[in-house]
Amino acid sequence: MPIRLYNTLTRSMEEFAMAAPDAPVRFYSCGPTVYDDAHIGNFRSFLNADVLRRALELHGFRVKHVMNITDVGHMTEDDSADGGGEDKMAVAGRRIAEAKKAGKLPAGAEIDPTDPYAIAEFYAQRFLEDARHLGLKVAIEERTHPELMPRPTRCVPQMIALVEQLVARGHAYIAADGVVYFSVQSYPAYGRLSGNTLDNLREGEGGRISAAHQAVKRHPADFMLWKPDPSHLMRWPSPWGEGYPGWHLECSAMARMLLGDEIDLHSGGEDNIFPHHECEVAQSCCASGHHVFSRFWFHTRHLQVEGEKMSKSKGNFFTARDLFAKGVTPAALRLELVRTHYRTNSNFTMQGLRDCQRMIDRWAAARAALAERAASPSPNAAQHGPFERALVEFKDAVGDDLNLARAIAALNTAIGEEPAGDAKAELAALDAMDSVLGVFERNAPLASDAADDLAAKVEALLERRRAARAAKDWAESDRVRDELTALGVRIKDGPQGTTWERAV
RNA sequence: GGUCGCGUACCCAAGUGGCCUAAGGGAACGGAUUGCAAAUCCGUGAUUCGUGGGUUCAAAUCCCACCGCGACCUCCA
Repeated sequence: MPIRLYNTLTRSMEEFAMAAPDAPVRFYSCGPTVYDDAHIGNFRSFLNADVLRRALELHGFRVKHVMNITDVGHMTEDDSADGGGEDKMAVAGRRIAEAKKAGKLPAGAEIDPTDPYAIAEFYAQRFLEDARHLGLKVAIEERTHPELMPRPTRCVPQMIALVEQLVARGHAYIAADGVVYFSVQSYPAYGRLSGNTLDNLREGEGGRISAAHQAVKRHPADFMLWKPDPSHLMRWPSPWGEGYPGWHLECSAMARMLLGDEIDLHSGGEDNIFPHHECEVAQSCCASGHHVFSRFWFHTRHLQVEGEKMSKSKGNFFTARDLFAKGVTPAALRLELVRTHYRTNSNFTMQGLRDCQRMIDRWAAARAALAERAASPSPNAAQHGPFERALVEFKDAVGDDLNLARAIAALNTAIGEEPAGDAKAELAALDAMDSVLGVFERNAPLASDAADDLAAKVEALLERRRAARAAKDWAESDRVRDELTALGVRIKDGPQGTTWERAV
């Protein structure tokens, strides 16, 4: 069964295939920067890359997935990509110092706000925690294969080598200000990925580019590869003086180091298309002499929240951890972030999160029923059951440029049908679908002190209610239930007693 | 200003020329169940696809215009 993907590079749908069928797919994803906690918009992009990887695996490919964790302090305002403004790691350090003073630093965090490496490591670990909760496979693999999530600060020699090669091949030059720039005019294919050809770029120049920086460059679109700056927070020795790398460089260098000069797939958010990925292509192709850097480019569109652009000032800005703390299960957040097609703007809503949770709970109930049926020897059914049939449609939908909405519909349809077929095979089919959705393993709220406190309170109230119900004191029973509702708890009376969950 | 994408029921969302008098989920409503709820199960739900034109035997699907939203061009997933 073929898998078709939209390729940003060709702006068309293409069948994804490998030259050698048993070779692993070389897949590079632009990962997070670690100046702060990743927000749900970041995670939509990372999780879509994860779904793509899982979809490829469902279709029989082996995938070597690499995702970088950017720990170099890039600049807050990158005037014409020359490095201006303030180091973001320094900004993060100041924020941490303030939080420390206010006593608002997260429990157990001992961190020196003046040490950029410590700041980066602090947020990198928090990212990995969030990512593993959400089932990002590459973050789970990182535990045993840390090289799959490389840090640019540990790959500076590879970046320097790349720049040297670009200079030697005449694709880069050292300007009067000592900065090493990539010469976009030396690469005729510049603009192929984004559509921002040099001609088009000239149109949009108007007034935004500072004359001082432009003066030393051969072309306004030339971008920085290495900037000598002995006062920079994070700096390394180089043939061009102590300084720091340009912000496109790390991905080219690390993709090459871990996957080779030519890769099969590269992903990122839509905003990465230009300039970041355009510049990566230019650097990588010019350094390697190959015509192709990545065969396929996969870009996820941005996320909105409750119909609006997510922003801190609107109060609709969420990190994954914010939501986990409210009792949102990682499974529900994962599904809400990936169920909308990756090439359309998705609208994240609290209601959507609830919808997802209900769907997942129904799937989990179906799985439990199947597991029970599979445990006892059942008459072997010759016919395929609903889940085995759904898997065929599911796989086809997933292979259709990751049409998860259609795939999920196939699963839901199976849920509504009469159980039939061999229970073991049915269970295997359901689990195969979950190998892409990735929800069964993480369908529980995260443990926390606050959650424990709530649980204790709820148990006490439930005990009171049990006593009232035993005495048929319905008024008291309902009063207690109202109290529970006020705590954000929903209860369920069943034959096995009363269960409860946090209403999200 | 330039380039590109999108607009389907109360909400999320599939469908991109005839199988569409439009999947799937949620909400709502009616019923079963329950001390009452919740959960569960059964049922109801767009003659219509942003608006106005056009092409076609046939359009949600193609073309044009307008309106609305978004992205990129500039740090951003």
